[in-house]
Amino acid sequence: MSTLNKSNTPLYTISMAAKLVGVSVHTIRMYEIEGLLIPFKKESKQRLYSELDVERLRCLRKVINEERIGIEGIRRLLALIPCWGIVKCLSKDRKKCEAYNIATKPCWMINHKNNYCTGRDCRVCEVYQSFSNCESIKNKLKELIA
Amino acid sequence: MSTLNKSNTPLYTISMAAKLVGVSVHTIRMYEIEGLLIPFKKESKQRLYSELDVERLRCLRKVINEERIGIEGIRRLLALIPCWGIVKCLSKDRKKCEAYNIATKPCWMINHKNNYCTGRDCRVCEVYQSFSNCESIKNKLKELIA
DNA sequence: GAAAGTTGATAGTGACTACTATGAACTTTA
DNA sequence: TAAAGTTCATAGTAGTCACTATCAACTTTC
Repeated sequence: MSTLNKSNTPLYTISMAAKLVGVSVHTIRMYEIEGLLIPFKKESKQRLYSELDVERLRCLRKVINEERIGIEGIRRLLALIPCWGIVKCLSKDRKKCEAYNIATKPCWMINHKNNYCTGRDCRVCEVYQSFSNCESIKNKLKELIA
Repeated sequence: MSTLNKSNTPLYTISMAAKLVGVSVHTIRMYEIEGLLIPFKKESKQRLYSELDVERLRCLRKVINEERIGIEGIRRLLALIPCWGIVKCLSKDRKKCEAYNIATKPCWMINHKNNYCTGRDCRVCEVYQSFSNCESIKNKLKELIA
């Protein structure tokens, strides 16, 4: 269950990841389109998944199927991760930042123009990593709010 | 749309509120059981609803039916409201506080024993009021996280 | 004291969600 | 270069979600 000893090195093809998690390939791609997951991509556009990604997929599956939160609900939860408090972007940039101003999509679903996040890889960003396991969003808030 | 000029005085019976919002009486009671709403209650146990409650009901209906977030998803979103940062309870009390430690229910669904919230009326608490209109949870986080 | 309204429970339903299956075109790898 | 694997799109489906309808018992209010 611990994510500490899980590697983030891209290892598995999508079909392998699907087998490990017990879902169809299409389902994994759907999660990606819905903004719940960012796979590593080779130059050939082939997706690769790490141990951490597999853990994340298991978490998503659990939350969607057992805990009965819909995909839209999960997206809204992810959208509440306070990215501005994590990456410490400039407060003057925030006013123009779409991710800061909407609450419907997580920041990594948004194209960042002319701000701190431009050109950064969301896959390895701490904001995205805040949801590597299942209980983590509120914990992040606890860190940030005294 | 503004909640500033909406009164929080209990005015409407449940059937009146249902008519105003356009749902059945049963639906309003369901939202209450699900923890999405706290109505005023007379000594006779009769529920009464304010303008603010009606606004909140409209918001719930919109979020559930148009934006397609399920009730469970909404509950999880409400559970992320950082109550500890709003009511400023003692940090030594937080460790034992169920509301602080779980992320599945909003704090007002939890029975508060031996802490800052014991005996306080959640209906008028600022934590509960953080979701009087539709865009407010993230705004609350923005206030609290620099 | 009767009408109107509320509570609480059960049964039933239309719509939608998350998912699988399938297939064609393309790319990588042995 | 052939086999294996991947991408992308469409069609179809089991299960469920949010809701309404209905009914009996109780309470409030005029």
